[in-house]
Amino acid sequence: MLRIYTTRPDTLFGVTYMVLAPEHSFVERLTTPEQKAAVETYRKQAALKSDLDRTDLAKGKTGVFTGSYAINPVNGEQVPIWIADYVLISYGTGAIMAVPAHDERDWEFAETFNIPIKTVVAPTSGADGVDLSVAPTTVFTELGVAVNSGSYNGLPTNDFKAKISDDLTAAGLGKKAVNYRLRDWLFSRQRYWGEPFPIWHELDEAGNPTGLLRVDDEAELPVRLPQMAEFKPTGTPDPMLSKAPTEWLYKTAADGTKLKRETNTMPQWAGSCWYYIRFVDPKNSNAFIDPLLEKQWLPIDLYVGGAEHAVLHLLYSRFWHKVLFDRGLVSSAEPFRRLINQGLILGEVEFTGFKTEAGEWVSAKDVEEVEIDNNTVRRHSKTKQPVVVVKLEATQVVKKGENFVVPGQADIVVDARAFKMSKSRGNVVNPDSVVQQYGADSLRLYEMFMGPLEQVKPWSTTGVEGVFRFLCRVWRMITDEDCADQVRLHSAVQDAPMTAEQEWLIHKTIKNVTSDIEQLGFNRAIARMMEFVNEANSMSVRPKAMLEPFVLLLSPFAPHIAEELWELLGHSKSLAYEAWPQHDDSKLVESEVEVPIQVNGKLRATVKVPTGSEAPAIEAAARANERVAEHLTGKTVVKVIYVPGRMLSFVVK
RNA sequence: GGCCUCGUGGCGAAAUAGGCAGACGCAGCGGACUUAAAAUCCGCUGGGGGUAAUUCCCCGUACGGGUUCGAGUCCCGUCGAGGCCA
Repeated sequence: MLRIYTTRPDTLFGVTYMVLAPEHSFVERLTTPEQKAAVETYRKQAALKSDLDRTDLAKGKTGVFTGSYAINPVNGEQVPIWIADYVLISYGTGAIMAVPAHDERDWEFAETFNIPIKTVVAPTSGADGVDLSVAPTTVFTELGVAVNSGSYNGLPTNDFKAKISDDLTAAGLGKKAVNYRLRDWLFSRQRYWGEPFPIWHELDEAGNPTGLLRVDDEAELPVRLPQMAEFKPTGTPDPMLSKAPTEWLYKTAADGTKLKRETNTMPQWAGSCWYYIRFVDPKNSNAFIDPLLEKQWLPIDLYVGGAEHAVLHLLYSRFWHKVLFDRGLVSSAEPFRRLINQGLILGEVEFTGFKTEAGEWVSAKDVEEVEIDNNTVRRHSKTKQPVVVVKLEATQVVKKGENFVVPGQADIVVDARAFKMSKSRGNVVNPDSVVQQYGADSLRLYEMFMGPLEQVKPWSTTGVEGVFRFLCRVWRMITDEDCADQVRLHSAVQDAPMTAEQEWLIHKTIKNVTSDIEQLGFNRAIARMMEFVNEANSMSVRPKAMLEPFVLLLSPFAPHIAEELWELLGHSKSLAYEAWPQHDDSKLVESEVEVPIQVNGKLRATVKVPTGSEAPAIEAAARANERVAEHLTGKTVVKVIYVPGRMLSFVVK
């Protein structure tokens, strides 16, 4: 009996052959003497391919007939048994029933080897019109209605699945099962750079693995990578470590058994997926983490990572952490409280126009990209004439409606977009050169100022200049730039007490920057600091009491310049030890507030009223306003809506 | 194909819980300083219209509907872009 796993039991009547993975244990038993040579050759070839080669990349289908036949339990039909490498031993049972009419891979295989194709599912719309006497001309993988399936004819696919599952269970021929597959199919890699597994394979007299495994003693851990001179791929699926020096690769156990090391290595996630635990207590040689420190610092509050990266890293981190939690070694089931996928930073925006070879403009809307002989070719979608790419500067294009166009030719659309940075495109911005030209503070500040953390955004070097100029203004706000060789405080910076406006400004800034940081709105926090500096720079007296909290606010964004300024303001210790500034709500109270006045939802005026005014007083002030009165004359006020501190609205008819 | 995210000025963006759309920065224009340029400083800068002038009027957040006194924000649909997965 051959066991198979299928998600389409409704197609059992359409089985015209079976396939075993070349490694399947039944292959030897099922191969007839005439087919033995062909089968063995094929198994050797298949062994040289990786799982990936055998599935995703496989263009043509290969296989060999074993010479044996199987009996289909639903209808007693005999079908040939083949071996083929498109069936993987690692998935399901390593054997499949093949239904070429309703599975693409089976279809390709059957076409290649002239195996019959039998329709058993018809599209719902054309169930009556299917001619079952001729072979179908295309594969049909959708759901439909059963045909050619004995007593099940006419059943919709899903009903059929349920019914035949029950029937097979009752007859003892099968059972319903849900199979789960880990997205990352193997916890091993064939690369050199990775942690070796502390695993040994037992060998028999002839040097072949017996299938039994042993593990390294704890005293022998960690297993270190061997020194190797040659790092070229082996040319077979065998990992690089299979060519390691024999003294590393083999040993004889105390009981005389010959052992060979596992030669796969762990994926990079294996090591990095628990570093956050070790970081808490990196020098501990007794335990991987002190339980008290673990409770104090973990779990991690915020995990920031790119979406692709985070898929596997999170998978393993959470898996590892769960294992440690189940064994009582950490106190939280999950390692991270919150996940943020930061947005990709793209290259600068590029404008691309297209011209015919004769030099005439072609609109980007009329350009299509096609693959010819593995080359990407751009051509006119109607005339099929090839077009050439013309790189344009921002000054060479104009905005027209939704598109950018060539000046004076409104119908010639120019492609405008930013691309993922890549060496081949040549749009890579090297952070080192940005640091060299503008400084690390500017780079850091710009990246935070670009926009929301999670959003994709294009790089702009002029934008870096903008934040660089801001830092220059901060510098000149506090230092006297006239004596360049000896930096000292600006004469406007004094030990004077703050005015009420200055107190209002700094407390407002502290409040806004703090809440923006808490919401990870770094771009907004920086905008608030820019507003502060724009104000402060026009003051002839700038009290230290106003500047010091500002420098502390700036420090997480531009730590280097902030430390310098902190020292200039008369401090000998790093600002890293200072407490975060606190705002005082009492300094933010104003004597008058402006209240917007709406009529039927449209803003018509703003009125100034004393702080704390109640609705009737504000309504009276609003009615007294000339413009509001204008919009109320001749109308009936149906309702007055007052949102405290927000606005007052008249609903009129 | 499935799931998810996002469409706001010339550009990056802001708008707390449905309540003044465009803060802040870039680019651009005008001016001051300068023999000149750079740097810096000041002013203007969504579109259209009006006024001697203003705190004036109309339109405007991809498109089409809806809910609401009021919608960039909520609901339904369409189109477009991007990401992840297959």
